[in-house]
Amino acid sequence: MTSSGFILAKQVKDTANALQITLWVKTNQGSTKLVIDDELAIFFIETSYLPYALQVLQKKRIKLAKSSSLNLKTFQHQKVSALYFYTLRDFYQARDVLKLNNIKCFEDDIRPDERYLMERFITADIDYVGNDITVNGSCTHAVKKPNYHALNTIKCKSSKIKSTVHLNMLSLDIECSMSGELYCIGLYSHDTLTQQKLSKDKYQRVLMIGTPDCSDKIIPKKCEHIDMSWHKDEKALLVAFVEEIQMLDVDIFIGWNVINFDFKLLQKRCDLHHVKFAIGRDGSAPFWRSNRNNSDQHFIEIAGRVVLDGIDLLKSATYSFPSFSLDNVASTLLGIGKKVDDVDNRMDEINYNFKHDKEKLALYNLEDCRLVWLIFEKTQLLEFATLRSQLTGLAIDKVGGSVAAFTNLYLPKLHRAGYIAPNMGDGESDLVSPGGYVMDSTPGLFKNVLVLDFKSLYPSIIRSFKIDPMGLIEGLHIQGEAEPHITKSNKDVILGFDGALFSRENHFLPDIIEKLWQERDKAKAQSNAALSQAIKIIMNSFYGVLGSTGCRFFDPRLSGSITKRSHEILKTTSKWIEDKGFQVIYGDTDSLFVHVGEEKSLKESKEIGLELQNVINDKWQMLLQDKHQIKSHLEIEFETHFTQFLMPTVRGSDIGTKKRYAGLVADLTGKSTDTKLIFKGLESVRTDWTQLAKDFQQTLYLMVFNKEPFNDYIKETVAKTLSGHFDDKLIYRKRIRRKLSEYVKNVPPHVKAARLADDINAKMGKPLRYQKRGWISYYITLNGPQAVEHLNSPLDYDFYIDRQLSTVADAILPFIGTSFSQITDKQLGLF
DNA sequence: TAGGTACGTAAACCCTT
DNA sequence: AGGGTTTACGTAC
Repeated sequence: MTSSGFILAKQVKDTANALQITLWVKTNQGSTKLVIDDELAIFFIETSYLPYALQVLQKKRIKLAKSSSLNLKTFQHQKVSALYFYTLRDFYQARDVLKLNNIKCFEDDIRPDERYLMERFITADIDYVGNDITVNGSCTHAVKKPNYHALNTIKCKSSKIKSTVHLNMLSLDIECSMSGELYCIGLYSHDTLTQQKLSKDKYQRVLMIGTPDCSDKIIPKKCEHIDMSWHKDEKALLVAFVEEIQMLDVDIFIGWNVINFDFKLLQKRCDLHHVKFAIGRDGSAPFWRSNRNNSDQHFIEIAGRVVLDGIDLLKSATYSFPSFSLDNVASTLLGIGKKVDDVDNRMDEINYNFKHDKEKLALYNLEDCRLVWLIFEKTQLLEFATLRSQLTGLAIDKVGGSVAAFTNLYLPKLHRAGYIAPNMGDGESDLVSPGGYVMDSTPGLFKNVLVLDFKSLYPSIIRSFKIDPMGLIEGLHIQGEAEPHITKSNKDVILGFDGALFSRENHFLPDIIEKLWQERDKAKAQSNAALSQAIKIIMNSFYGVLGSTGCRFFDPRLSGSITKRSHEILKTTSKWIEDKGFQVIYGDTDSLFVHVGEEKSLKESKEIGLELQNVINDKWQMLLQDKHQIKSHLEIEFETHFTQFLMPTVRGSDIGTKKRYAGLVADLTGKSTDTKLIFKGLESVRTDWTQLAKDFQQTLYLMVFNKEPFNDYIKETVAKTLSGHFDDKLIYRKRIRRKLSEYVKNVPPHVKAARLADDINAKMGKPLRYQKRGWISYYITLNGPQAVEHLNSPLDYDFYIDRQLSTVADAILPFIGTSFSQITDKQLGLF
């Protein structure tokens, strides 16, 4: 009988003399381990090299399972043969030896487990049958009773329906001393993790070192609802933790930097105490994989379970925060009050509580677990990760992976069309493809500026113009066979740029995008934000990978045929709008800013916007049909109406800026007369400007937009700044992107502050805080930049007035015939 | 455990004087 | 001291 499930993890390893692929699958019946034996590892070489290659392998005594010449060819139209191996070891050895002998191997970087699923079009949803081999003996002593099924002799295929299997999450957080001695481990979940019926609806538990009566004072009853378990020392704590996890049906651990902090530390402490960190479903300890580029960063594999880090996942889902500290993200997303962000104090408090108030420490510990849980719920992170996995075949815990996603979807289709994939670097050339087109802007203070946006422009170009790696090869081939000296007979091909020709019929990417597009429309209709977002990211990444030398399908003719077409589209559309008598004041990549006239009403503006939208879409339909005989999937949308709009000049010039503007946005639905103040690129949205400048900019611009008097506000702000009233808003915060010692060529202010601060830290015997990248908050004082925690000089108020207030004000005031110095009557910078 | 380019600004740096 | 150039950061899309 066929079962269905969701693939949590995949793995391949050598057994004695064969490959073994393991899939951990979560089903409605629980966790299942699928064991696939006797698969072969495979790569390709050009058939003309086959005899030589066989000779080389034989000489080196590398065992070949078989070889076969195939009905497949390279992008250069050379026939290829496949070489099969029994083990990964042979596979890698053969690859290296052949390369040494200048025999090019193809697709030799595809792991057998990936290929196995890929060629069956299995992403994450799988249907399978197999023999149940679940036996108690197959489990180690740590597992009393197997909590999973094991199957072998697997037959499987892609599941037609998206799995709705529930994945159980457990939020985990540890507290420890500065030197890494564990204090406690917090666990939190809303899922049903045990067979026993829980009395409460939540599982929340803190494993703590010590005894409840060690406290100096009478224990308050405040944490009765927390399930505390007490352990005599670190070793006992770890043993209890492992036992606890074995009791729980956990699919996914979640946390905050949880792999490279919490799990790494737990592993280290287990090693120290010779405790087996047996948290796998089969009682195995995690397998750690190191990052080739970054020795500090590691990846963890736990049998039958997965670890998802909240920070990584938010970043994948394109969330962006000035700081990804749990406090900051929780307060931004959940509106939960911030705790003090003083590293020294926080550590002191944890140390103190561990000695004197363990219940309080437990509460803190559990609160962090809860925050992570709530962030995952609020942002639908698990749904996002699950869907990405279902759409692309990427492991649910994979970070990044745009190239891998593309490969997963594209490679099997390519094979069925008779091609094997090119190698990385094959598409490289001297050609460079540009990015988006950014128009010169017209500076000024405007009323009624409409923004028209092409929706998913790059994907829509791929769809319309059939941009596709194989389509390019076929297109060039068709043209070559026809009449090499007569180009541009575009009966069978669509013209790209830089000599690119695309097959009208043979391609995959346009269809992959079309399918995703439909899925996204469905998701939007169902208001499924996580799904819609996941799809948008995947669609947009396709252009990116085609323009990335890290992708085997890289070819500047592909990316250039997308971006150069987008230039043409934006310029042509702009001209059409100007022909209708409207001024286009700016445009960036896929947007156009249209000034429709100072005296237009909301209704009139909206009508113009919709009219333009419809006319432009129709015109593109006609033009693409006419010129290229293709159907246009381009879609421009009237998206925003700025009732007031500022396009500033480049500082100290008359030229309009790019990527910096502000305005008041009207509610397009007409349900409300409220307007929203928007800033793009300007100081208000930059994390490296002071709160003073941001507040000042928001208030002042609003006053100007609303035609309110502002002289007094400006004067008052200056006065209050000078009087010290705004001292807490004068902090600069900036990232230290490199190691502190690597700033050699010049030393920016934030690095000066950081070096000074760590010098002081060193003298005081405190740990250094800024050596290895990070963030710094600092003031500008009369003695230069100083970190907030070591401030010992008076603040340089003139500096703040000149560099923060005056700069912000003078971006807008000249447009209404005044200036900061005129109003404040201060001649700054002339002392 | 490989998506991209375009752009503005501040301040340091470097060279000439 | 002054002006041009480079470096560093953060952002738009």
